[in-house]
Amino acid sequence: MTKPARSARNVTLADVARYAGVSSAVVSYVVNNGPRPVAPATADRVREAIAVLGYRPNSHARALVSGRTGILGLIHPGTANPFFGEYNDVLYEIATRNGIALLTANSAGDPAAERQLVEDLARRSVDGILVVTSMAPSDVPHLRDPNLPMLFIDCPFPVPGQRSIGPSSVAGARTVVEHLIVEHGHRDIAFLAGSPVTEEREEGWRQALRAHNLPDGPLIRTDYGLDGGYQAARVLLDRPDRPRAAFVSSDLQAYGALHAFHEAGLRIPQDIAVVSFDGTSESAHTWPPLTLVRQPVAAMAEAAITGILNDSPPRHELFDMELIVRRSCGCAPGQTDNDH
Amino acid sequence: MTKPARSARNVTLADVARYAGVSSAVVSYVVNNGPRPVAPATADRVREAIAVLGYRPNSHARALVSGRTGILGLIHPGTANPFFGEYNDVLYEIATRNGIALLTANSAGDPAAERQLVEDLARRSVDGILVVTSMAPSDVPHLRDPNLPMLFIDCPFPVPGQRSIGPSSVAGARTVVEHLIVEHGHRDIAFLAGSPVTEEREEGWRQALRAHNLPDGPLIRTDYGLDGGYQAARVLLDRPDRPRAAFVSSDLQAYGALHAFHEAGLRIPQDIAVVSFDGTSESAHTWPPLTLVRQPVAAMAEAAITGILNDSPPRHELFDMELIVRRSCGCAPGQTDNDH
DNA sequence: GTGAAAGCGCTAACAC
DNA sequence: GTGTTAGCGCTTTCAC
Repeated sequence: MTKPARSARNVTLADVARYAGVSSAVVSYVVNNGPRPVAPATADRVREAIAVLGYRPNSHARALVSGRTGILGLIHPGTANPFFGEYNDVLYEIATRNGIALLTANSAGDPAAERQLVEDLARRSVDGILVVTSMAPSDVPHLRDPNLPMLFIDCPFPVPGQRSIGPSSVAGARTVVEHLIVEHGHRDIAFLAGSPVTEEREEGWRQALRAHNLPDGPLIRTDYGLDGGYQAARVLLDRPDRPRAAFVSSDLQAYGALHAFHEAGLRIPQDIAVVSFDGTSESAHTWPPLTLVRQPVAAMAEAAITGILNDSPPRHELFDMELIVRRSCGCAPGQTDNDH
Repeated sequence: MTKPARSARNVTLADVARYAGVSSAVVSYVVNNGPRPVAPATADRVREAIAVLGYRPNSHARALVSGRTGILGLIHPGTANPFFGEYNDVLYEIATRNGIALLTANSAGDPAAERQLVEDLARRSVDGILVVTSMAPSDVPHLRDPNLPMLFIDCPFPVPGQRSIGPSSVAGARTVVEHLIVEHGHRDIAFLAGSPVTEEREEGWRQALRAHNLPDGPLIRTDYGLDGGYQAARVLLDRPDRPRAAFVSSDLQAYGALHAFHEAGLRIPQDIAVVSFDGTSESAHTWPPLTLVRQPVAAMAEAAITGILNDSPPRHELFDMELIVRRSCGCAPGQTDNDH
């Protein structure tokens, strides 16, 4: 790109106006369907000129004068995690359907990078920013940019003065742990926690145990990813009091944990039952397929895009999670209504 | 976004100039480090004014006059496929490091959508477009946009008159199939093919078999995804001549196939060996971990970004794939130097 | 219903 | 080394 992106001078609105024998204002009215009316015959002439000349509006000129760009920023920890990969796709689909584009930035889960990226996106004059924050709840409020709408997505906690959307993690975690207790009679259930921020999932696990008068099971804390799950499971395996069931704080960790359990020669769910949290599509094809609570990604994404577009007031909106029963908890095949 | 993104009128370059007591040109020179020199003392005054006023350049005004935006378009089939999820992350990281942003668009593997997205991105005046095409080789050349640089990534075939980058799929596929033949003595190896476009992988499989005077094994064609792999494996299981080894054309399909094999009670690799193509990180944590050929994603991404930025000449550049030996082929644990 | 014209904020000649 | 200024392509107010 040594030279301007488009070398041969481009067709401008003025060219179209000249060709159609009208003023540039009229061309603008036609292109934007307003704000003033145009006689049908004139409009047709303009449209023909546009087609003949191959005119394409320059989005930067438009943004410069209108102050809006039709682009939203999106900050997330990366699509290597299939959960965000799928979330990302849904967000793109909904955004595209609304005629807006997404400028994505990857924080890799680093709070400092996240702060920097907000700055970068602001500099690129996006209309607003959607962020999957990796910050601790107490730091998040400081992230705001003066007069740039922000909305926190996949955020389990409220952010003072800001809008946020997330799954009801406490209830979700509690639901899947209670499934283990009520349906399968487990009394000793470990929690393989991911960092950062899975407080809500931990809280749900605790609530389930307490509601049934069970003692807290072992809690192993590692990171969110595949290797984190693998390591956590190894730690669990080394303990003398190895429980017969484990709640893992993300699908990705669960994949790692399944690997470790298989490698150790354990049968799942007979020797150890495993349930998780997220609901990525791979979870239906692990061995055994994972029982879990699913985040309602489509609904959350829809709410995020419309929320930021409409400048909705600050509030924390929670979406119910769905229990998906498959084999890893001990349920038999066929017992489940839907496993894909 | 009822109103302009930034309500309170923004600090402009002119404001900075006024505050610093210099002309707007000087401010521009300072901000851009050129193209004309500025006296150090003056530059300091300007920088201070920028800091005090909180000035941020308007990227659209800049793009309007300079003709460049610092944004590249990226079209791919979606990050729900972890392979593209990981590829996407790498691309973003390299782009960010080069100070450029990526406007991503999701084709969902649909050629018609792909064509539309090129149009959309062009309208948004990106500086160039990176595309993971889902089109048949014969259609791809028609995708080009007048005076908008394009570069095809993860593209196994050459595109006349365009630049393209891809893995050497034929050699890669051949390598992993030959591993099955040479190291494990398999003589009957199925190919679970994904559509669209896995001709090169199929060709590699054929070459390996022929090089060792083996007959073609069964070929089952489904789609690229998890369910495709699952279905393909079920089809294979129903055949009387079920082979003892299978080469699967993508990791994602391999996950689905593993599921089907486990569900049928087969032991892997004893009853059926499985190898695949891609090398996503999950593949190290399936059960058993997958032997496969890995696409050199980082190198390809680097070449893509620098290639499109430097307006390199049309050519098809292939990158060697790497054989990763794990357990699913029949190799014993510990026999491999690295399995993560 | 249409046209003229004033900017939006910035870059880069060009003059001094 | 610094200032003046002419646009970049578009939207929109204001006349007519």
